[in-house]
Amino acid sequence: MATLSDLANLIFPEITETVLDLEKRYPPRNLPEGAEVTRFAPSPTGFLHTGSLFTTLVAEKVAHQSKGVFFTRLEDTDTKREIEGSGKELLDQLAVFNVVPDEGYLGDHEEGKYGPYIQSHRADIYKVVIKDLLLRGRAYPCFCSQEDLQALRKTQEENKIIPGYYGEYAKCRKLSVDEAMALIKEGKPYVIRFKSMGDHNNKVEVDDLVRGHLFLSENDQDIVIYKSDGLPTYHFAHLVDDHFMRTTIVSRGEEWLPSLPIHLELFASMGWQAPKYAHLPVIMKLDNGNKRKLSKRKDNEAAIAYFLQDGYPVEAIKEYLYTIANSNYEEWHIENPTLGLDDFTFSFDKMSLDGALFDLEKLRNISKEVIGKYTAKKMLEEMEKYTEKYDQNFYKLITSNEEYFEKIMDIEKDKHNPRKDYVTYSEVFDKIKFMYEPYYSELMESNPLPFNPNFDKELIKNILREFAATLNYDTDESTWFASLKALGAKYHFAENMKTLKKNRDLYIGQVGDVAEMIRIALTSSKQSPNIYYILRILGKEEINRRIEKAIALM
RNA sequence: GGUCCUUUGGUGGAACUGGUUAACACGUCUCCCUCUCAAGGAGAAGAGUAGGAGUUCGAGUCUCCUAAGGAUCACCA
Repeated sequence: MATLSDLANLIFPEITETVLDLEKRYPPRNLPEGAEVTRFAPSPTGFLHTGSLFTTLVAEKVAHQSKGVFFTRLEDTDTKREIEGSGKELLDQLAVFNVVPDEGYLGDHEEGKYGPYIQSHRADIYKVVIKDLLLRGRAYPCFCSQEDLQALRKTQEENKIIPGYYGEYAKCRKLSVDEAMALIKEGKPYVIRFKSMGDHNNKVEVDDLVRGHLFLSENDQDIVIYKSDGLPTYHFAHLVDDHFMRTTIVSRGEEWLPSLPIHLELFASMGWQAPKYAHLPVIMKLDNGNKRKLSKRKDNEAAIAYFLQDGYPVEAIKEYLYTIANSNYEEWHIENPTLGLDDFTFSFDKMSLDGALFDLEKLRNISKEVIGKYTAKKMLEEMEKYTEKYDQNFYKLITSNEEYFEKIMDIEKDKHNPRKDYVTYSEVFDKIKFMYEPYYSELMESNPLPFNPNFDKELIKNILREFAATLNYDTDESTWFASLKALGAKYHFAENMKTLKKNRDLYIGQVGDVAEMIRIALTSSKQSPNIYYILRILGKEEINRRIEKAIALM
């Protein structure tokens, strides 16, 4: 009669290493007390999802604030869904967010002593553990076809019993070693299943870092751990990798919560201590009045690249994600305006339990604050980076005269409440293109100039001419503005609204009306930043040219 | 359908072991400042904590029931 050992050797004849060998090869990490080891373990099936960035930010933060290790691992065991090159792309995008792994899969190479960090390169490691399970009768080959399984499921559903491959329904579990070996020798395709000893009527108490004590039903499913293509399933890879990579905290989306009992039984079956788990809420969106998970297919905000393309600063996106990660972040940030994300201490128990709705308004607000704080020099750098990638025309404009662009960005930056004009980088061009030719001419010519019809055109022209003739902005702002008032006074404009209201019959308008005329001539619009600063940037010659143009167009 | 998770204004959410008018931020509205706009300042509206019952002098906080929303039930992760 054949033994389990015969079976194990038939399946994995080439595997001679033991679990103990692996333990020696991947010894416990030598880290200070309390240091946590976390990871980002994406599968290369597409772009960086907003939800993944969220969990990754948390994982990285937890590792680094505890002086631990944050590593990356590529979970490429699903060969069918794999998208060529997306592994590298994922890592590149992470780098955009300044999330730098200490070790692991880095896109084009790997670093660290706990590798390989690409699951498809770890086949032998998985086999060692499966062989061990086989030897101890905790795993067995299963020859059931897809059709067999479907039929099983169907009858189970019809009879209203829990569907799945478990207990008495686990047909291949009952095969003798001889029978199994005979089938393998025949060349019948098979997978390897874990033999569960659990009972779903029993509850296990588990501790989740964000959810606290949880009572879950024991796993009783004989899940597949080794697929017919020779690669492990997620569950099994998680067991092996996170054990040998010495992960201490697994943070992942809450969609994994239901499979936690599987993972716990897997760890127990090897006599290994399971890591701590943190099941994070998923980010939702409101769709026809219903909350639902952000969907890769339907929602463009699911792709983090979407926000980058729209020109939200990386810092703003991170900060927004932090506000949903930790409810006390915002308060902390208000109290510590000079400190950055790195100084904040994240804690799992300040995390809310249900999925936050993605709030674009909030992101916009944060983004406006973040951009508002940037210096003109920083804006120049950021805008060059952004436009080089997404707006070549504007990029050329900026780089053709960096000093000029920087001056525009510097408008009223030094005031105690600096301007907050821009929510995203993509808005900048539209707001300042009047400072550039040919856009200024285009703006002036494409629509009738919005001068106030209450004022006679000749009057406006006269004022503009005199303004140009007496132009002097080489003073401080208030002196300049006083001269504008004086100019207005000559044409019967009050020096402010109050004076006008008091003596309606003495005046035809007030200084604001004069300012509006100049503003329109210079920018084509009734709205723009402070005229004084625009004058100083444009310079005399250009101002004269613009005034001429406006007059000609009237 | 089974199982599990969750539930405080429009949104994110605070509220220590149950204790008086349920924070704060975003958004909305009003007013002020102002050469317009963006800001900034002041203020207002908006929930009685999913619903119900119970325990208690007292409940968002404890118990039970109901409801709703979500997640998950693959040789995908």
